[in-house]
Amino acid sequence: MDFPLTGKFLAGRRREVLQDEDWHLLEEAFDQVLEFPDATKIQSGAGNENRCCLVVEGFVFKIRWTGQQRCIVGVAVPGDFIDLPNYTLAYLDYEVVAAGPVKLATLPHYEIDRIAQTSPPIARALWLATLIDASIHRQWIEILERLDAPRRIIHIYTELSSRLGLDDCGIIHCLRTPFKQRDLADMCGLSAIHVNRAIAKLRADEIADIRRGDLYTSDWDKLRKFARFDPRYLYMSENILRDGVLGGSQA
Amino acid sequence: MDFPLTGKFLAGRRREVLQDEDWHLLEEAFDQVLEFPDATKIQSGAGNENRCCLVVEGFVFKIRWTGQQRCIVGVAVPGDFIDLPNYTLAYLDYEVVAAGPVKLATLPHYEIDRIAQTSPPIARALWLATLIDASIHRQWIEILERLDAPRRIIHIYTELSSRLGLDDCGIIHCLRTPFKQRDLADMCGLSAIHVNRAIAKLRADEIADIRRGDLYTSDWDKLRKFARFDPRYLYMSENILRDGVLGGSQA
DNA sequence: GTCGTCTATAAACCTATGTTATATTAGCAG
DNA sequence: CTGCTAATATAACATAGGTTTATAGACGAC
Repeated sequence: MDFPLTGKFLAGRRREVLQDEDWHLLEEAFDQVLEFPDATKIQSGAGNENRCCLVVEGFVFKIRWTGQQRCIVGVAVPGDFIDLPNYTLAYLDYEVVAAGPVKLATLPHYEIDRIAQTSPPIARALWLATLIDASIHRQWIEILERLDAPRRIIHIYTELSSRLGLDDCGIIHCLRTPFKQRDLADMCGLSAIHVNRAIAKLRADEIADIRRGDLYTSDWDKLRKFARFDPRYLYMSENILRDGVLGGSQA
Repeated sequence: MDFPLTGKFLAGRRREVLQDEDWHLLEEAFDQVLEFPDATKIQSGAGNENRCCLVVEGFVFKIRWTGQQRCIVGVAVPGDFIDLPNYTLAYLDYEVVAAGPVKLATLPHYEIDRIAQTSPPIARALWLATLIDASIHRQWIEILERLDAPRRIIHIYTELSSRLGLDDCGIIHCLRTPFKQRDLADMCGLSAIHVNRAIAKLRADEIADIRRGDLYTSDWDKLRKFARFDPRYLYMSENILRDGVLGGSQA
């Protein structure tokens, strides 16, 4: 493909989980790039797709419905697969919707079959992606169980800052997202109006200023502490893998 | 091993995901059975284990801590692996604690290496287990975001009834669990006292009678409707897999 | 049996969040 | 610029759930 995919998979970090030839194999398997405007429904849950999608630019929501109520059960960022369950399973338990304009790269299921059989490390890397998704889900469960509204909102942003790989690049004062207050509400299990109240409080207390989805702050460490954000669950560090797992020691 | 493991993996259902010889291979790899009394800490999150555990009897909690507060982010039942992330990753993002007395079967990581390399269907089945865990997590996120206290509690029980494979066996009037009200609170993101209030309301409204963790009802369908339980996210049906995935068509 | 401890129940009160209603602002088409 | 629409903001009120405190049952140790 004619876009820089390598290093994108698994959120742009953790390059060490695959060796160069495997990265190349994976990269070559993508054969399509799609762009969608805001709010497009990308996958409906029917499970009738025969391709998997990776986010290249932008954000997508994983959505479930409780009656009329929309629940956002996850957010995917560049480097994340959005529909891996669809590769193995006959049904996808969520819908995928573009959060703002988004660019995806896709590859056919039979190509995944092929490269996963050719390279066990790639098969493991796909499993790894699912393991990390599950860990992020567990963190969301935790914050929904135990944090109040302002902390939940800030936690979303601190998590995204890390997943987007922005933590290391000096102090980023602004994190831009396409999220509406309604979206934050559906992520945090709150009403849109209460999100507005919570944002007003965060502003009044000079913790953070969230305007049209963009978060402005002078002190990310303070934010992380406020929201009790501990990045270990993201497995972003260099040594997330057990010795000998993946990357060559298999043979 | 001298216990009936076959059919336990993946919650006793979905036997069709593996062929007999693969089941046998998997079964033979377990070489240890452990029993723990209530509330034993089985894994601490340090990631220094070199074995994986499968629940054979009883329940275990997956636990995280927000400061002093205990969060239960998942429950494992017979047939579930409880620490698969530990096989690939150098760190486990949750603790594992026995919920009531529990019996586990374990196998060494190097045995997983061996059988996963011998049999690609087994490697896929392990991935499948992680995919289903993630789907269950998404459901918990949904119920925490959008259901009130009584419905969250009932949802826990309806989910367990399905995962334990009790739905088909005629009308089961009682579902026994070792859960304290404190445990239900930590699963549902509530205070123990409010769980008590919600249980009292469920009793008064004649929806269900929960006593010492055991749920009594005359109408499971009513419960499922009440808690908006839709079992599809559990992937329990016969045809959860895409055509040709696993089970032999690979070669 | 008695004691002690953990669990469940209950009431009073307080706070966070939901709901309804009504501005106000930002973005955009023409 | 005007006017339309969606998003954001603010207030008043209602309610689910948290907190504190007290009491009553279970159950095990002895």
